[in-house]
Amino acid sequence: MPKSDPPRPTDAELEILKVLWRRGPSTVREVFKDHSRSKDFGYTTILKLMQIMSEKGLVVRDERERAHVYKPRVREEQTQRQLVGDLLQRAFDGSATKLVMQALSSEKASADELSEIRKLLDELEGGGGR
Amino acid sequence: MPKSDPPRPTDAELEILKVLWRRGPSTVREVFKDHSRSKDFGYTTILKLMQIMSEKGLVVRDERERAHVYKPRVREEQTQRQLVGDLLQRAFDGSATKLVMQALSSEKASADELSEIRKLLDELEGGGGR
DNA sequence: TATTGTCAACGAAAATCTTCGTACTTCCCG
DNA sequence: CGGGAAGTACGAAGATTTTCGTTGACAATA
Repeated sequence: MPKSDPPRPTDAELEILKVLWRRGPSTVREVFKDHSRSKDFGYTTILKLMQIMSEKGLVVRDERERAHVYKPRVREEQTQRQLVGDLLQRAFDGSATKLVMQALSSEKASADELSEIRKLLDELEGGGGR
Repeated sequence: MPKSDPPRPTDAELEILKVLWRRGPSTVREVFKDHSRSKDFGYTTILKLMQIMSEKGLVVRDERERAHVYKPRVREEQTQRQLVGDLLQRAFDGSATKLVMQALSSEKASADELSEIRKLLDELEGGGGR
């Protein structure tokens, strides 16, 4: 009965969430089929993970049908923000600048990406630094 | 004797690394003193963690003195890059743009920070995308 | 030499995460 | 009604992470 914010998902849990975000509400079998194209987990492994995620409040389960339907409890962007914010505190002492710099230098960003980020900067700056 | 890159540090390990990066090479007791101001771990907990980190190759141990001296094996920026790159793959499908956007919107960045990022963009773009 | 304090090593417990095997339930089809 | 197929639930094992208690080595000193 976790009413509050769900905890940070583990690596395996995040992979399942990604399937759910992409597919929308799904049964265990659907996630299994989808997910097993890349990784190699057994059906019951996925099932157990999703049961635990339900206990933790990471997903919501609809038991009306025989094959229960799971859906994410929070949106992808929200989880991404949680993970970034978490890393920001844990590894960067809250300095978003340092994090962004490492992100841009660790992966080569395409020219398109760079100009998109530039646009974002314009918005943040122009929008009146708040 | 791990010759290759050290693994991703866990949460507790990262906290110890941060102390080492800040203080420079230190003994277990020094890390314990420093760290226990905020968190509340026992001395042997820190010791054990640092021993494990040594096995994993996250730190290097100098045993010449009775009180062994530990120092980080990799620089802070390198670990930060590792963590960001890891998150990038795990949660953002490698899209640095999305990550940067979440980072900037999750924490308010100051005008100074924004202009610093803009400068970085100039470098990356001007430097001949490569 | 006996005492006291500092330190690393060892082992183990507790918690969490990951992975499945097995069993029980339900539904459909003959 | 009697299977088989498709589901979930249960429990447990292995791996990893986090936490300490205990022990033994060593060093300074009284």
